[in-house]
Formats: sequence, C-alpha cells, structure tokens
Amino acid sequence: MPTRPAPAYLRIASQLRDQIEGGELSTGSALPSERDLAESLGVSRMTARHAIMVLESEGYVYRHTPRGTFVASPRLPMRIGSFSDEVARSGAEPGDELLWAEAQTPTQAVREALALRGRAKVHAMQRLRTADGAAVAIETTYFPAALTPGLLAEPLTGSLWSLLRDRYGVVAVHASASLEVVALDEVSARRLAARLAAPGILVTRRTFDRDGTCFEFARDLYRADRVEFRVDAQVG
Amino acid sequence: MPTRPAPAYLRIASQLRDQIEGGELSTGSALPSERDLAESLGVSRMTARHAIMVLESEGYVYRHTPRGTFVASPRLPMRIGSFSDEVARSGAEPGDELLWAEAQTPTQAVREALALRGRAKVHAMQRLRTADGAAVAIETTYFPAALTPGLLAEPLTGSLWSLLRDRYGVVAVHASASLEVVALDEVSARRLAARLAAPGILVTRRTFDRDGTCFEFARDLYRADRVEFRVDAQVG
DNA sequence: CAGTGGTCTAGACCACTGG
DNA sequence: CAGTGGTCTAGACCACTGG
Repeated sequence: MPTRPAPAYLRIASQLRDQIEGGELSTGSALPSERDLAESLGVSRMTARHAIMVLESEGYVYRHTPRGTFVASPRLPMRIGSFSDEVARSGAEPGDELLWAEAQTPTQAVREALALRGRAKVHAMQRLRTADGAAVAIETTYFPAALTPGLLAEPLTGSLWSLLRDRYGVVAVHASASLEVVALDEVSARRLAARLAAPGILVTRRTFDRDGTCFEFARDLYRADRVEFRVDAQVG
Repeated sequence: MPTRPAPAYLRIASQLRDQIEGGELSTGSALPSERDLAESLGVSRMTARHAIMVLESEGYVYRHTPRGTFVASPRLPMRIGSFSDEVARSGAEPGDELLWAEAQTPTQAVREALALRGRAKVHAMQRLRTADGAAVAIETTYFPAALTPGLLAEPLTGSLWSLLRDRYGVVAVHASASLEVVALDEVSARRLAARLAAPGILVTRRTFDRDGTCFEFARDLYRADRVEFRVDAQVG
C-alpha cells in the first residue's frame, strides 16, 4: 500500500524543524524570508508561508513583523503558583509591566469566585508577565478591597503573593484552576507579541488562605508556545 | 485616532461566531461551504477559508472532510483522573477503542518514570477515548509487567484503574502530570478526526499507589478544542 | 526606501464521500 | 458524479520597520 507523499508545506516544515533541532538554526536566529524560501525551493510564497505557520503553531518560531521570522526559545515549565518563582526556578529572569490597576465594582463572575456580599468592591489589576524580557502571559487579578486596603498605592511589581503576605498577613496555601486552550484575540495577541488567533492557554484560578478563604481570583492568558504546565492531583 | 477596519476574514469569523453563540447555527449543523460563503460575501475562497480556520482553531467548528464543516459541541471539563469518570460526570457517554496492546522493553523515558530496574518489561497499550462517540484523546499507557501479570489478556475497555484495583489490588491515589500545547501530527490528527497541526494538549502523567509507588506512566493527547482542564494545587 | 510579513484575488487540480 | 475541503500557483497591494 503506497502512501502518498506528504504535502509540500509539511515537507518544508520538517526540513526547517530538523535544522532548528539540529542546531543549524539557533535560538534567536532569523529564518529565510517567505519570498526567499519560496524561490529557493521552487514553490509559491503561500506554500512557504504555510510551512512557516506550522512551525509557528508548534512554537518553534515567532514572527516579529515586519522584521522577519526567528527561532524561539524552548518552553518554560510552569506550575500553578507564583509566576515569579516559577520563572526563576527555570533560571530565567521574571519581569512584569503594570497595564492598569483600579478599584472596581465586581462582575457577577468575580463576586461569586471571591464569595463577596453586598456592595463589596475589588482591587483589580492587569500585568504583562515576562521571562528574560519576552512576553509570556497577561495576568488579570482581583482581590477583595476589604482585605487589601491601600493595595493600589503599593508598587505592583514582582510576586503579589509576597506583597500580600508581608503587608496583610495573607498566605497563599491552595489554588484551584481551570486550563483551556483558546485563540488569542487582537488585543491579547498584540500584547503578547503573538500572531492573531495563535493558541493561548487561559488559566482561570482561585487562591485560598490558611483558613480556606478565597482571597484572589485571576485570569491568566499565556502564549501556548512559551510554556508547559505541571500539575499534581489526588485521584481515585 | 481612527482604527483601521478589521481584516475581512476576521469580520466574517465574527459574524459566524455570533450566529453560533446566538443559536442560529446549532450544535452539529452544517456551515455554508467555503465556495458558497465566498460567493455570497463577495470574497475569494481563500478569504472565506481563512475565516473558517479561525473558528476551527477556537473550537467552534470542525471539519468532516469531504462532507463539510459543522458546529462543534461545547468543551468537556476534565480533571487529571479517570477519563471514564470525568466524561460521565459531564453527562456524556465515555467510550474507547483499543488501538494496540503488547509487552515491550521500555524506553529510557518509560523506565525512569516507572523506576524500573534491570530487564523489567512493561505492558503497553494505546486507546482512542471518546465522549458520546466523538474522538477526544489518544491515550498511551505503560504499566510494569511484574505488577500486572496477565493484563494484556483482559478486556482493556473502560477505566483501567478500576481493572487494576479489582484484579491486582492496586489503587490510584495520586497523579503528577505535565500539560503542554502541541500541534497534532498526521497520524494523531487522523485518529482524532482533527485537522493537521490543529492544537492538541499533551498530558504526560504518572500515577501512584497508596505506598507512593508509581504504577502507571501515560501520554494522553487531547483535541484542544474538545476539553478544558481543572486542577487543584498546594502553593506557597 | 528596501524588505518584511499580512491580506487577498481568481483561478487550478486532487482525493474522498455520500447519494 | 456532484460537492466538499486540501493544496497550490502567481500574482497584487498594504502597513510597518530599520538603516
């Protein structure tokens, strides 16, 4: 039973993948442009482009429009926990950039997650999280305002769990999370320097204090090609 | 600051997404063909196709080549645990199809995961896991042969954990897993009835007995558009 | 201003499915 | 055998970046 030959775009993707894994194309180096690749292989630009899009979806390369396409770094192993700690554990330098921070009237989803009652407010903030300067995730976090007076006046950089522990005596001991793969929308893709509709991992999570109180609700949107998640679970 | 209009393929994707979320296009119903969509909207087929590929990567629709494109079901909420139990918890019917089962000399990765010594063999098997008849995951599982004599002669259907408990007294109490997003290769994509290079979630996991012995190593490859994962973690 | 990727056109041929 | 999605061509114009 003769198998049909693989389509051209997959053969080209395999060639490039081998060159990346073999070290001929090293981290950060530029791939040939779509036009050059097409010409040198005798295919149309759309076919060369298709091959590169496969590698992009696999996380091997990333676009830096309109400068070119470059070989990506290997993935960061992450656990559900402190972003700063997890990145540092991999030997990379964690970083963050505050996008916004404000007091809000919570939406229904946030109210329920934090078990808020009456007219309780929340302190909300969004940060871009980086590793060695590269965008990894957009983190949107909500804390009960009653539990965190004056939080918005603090420097919201680094580990928020450390800040909450030192400032308010709130200690994170347990987290509950949901992970799903989504396509990045226009705004998120731009912030993460990713391609529109590239795969992202949306982590929706709640963090609990020693006494079982949920003190944090967060939605973290990761570039799927930059991380892998490690989890432990009691089963049976 | 006037913003540029969104590209045509994104506007078309949004239109279709709204129709799906609004119920005008219900689960299982067919989308217009790429050619029909292109003609009715006055764009080229490649542009209509691009829009549908966005929805496919978001999990809203799936292809059933060459029959057409159809509206997908909502995602299954999964935890690290028994596939059968998790699917049943959602009210769907779990199913499986045995792809192969055999005794093997373990690879280095399997040997290390199961902490095997000397010339210890493993019982290996691969199953397609389904929910209401739809392919959800390909599960490749390894058990120490010494722990599971005669396993390959058993009917390898349903929950393997139940089988191991009843037959060998091995009880799953803890699991450790890694989740990463990958692109589906040709074989996996075909088995999962997914598009080549569509996003998959590779779950690499180890399961432990009451006494802390690792008795199972598995690689589960999920269609990313069919599931979401829920996890709990001790942190700090 | 040269070169990049992003988008788009208007075609073509293919394998495969179901009626 | 009609119709589908899968692949591919050979072009085009665009916004944007860096030198």
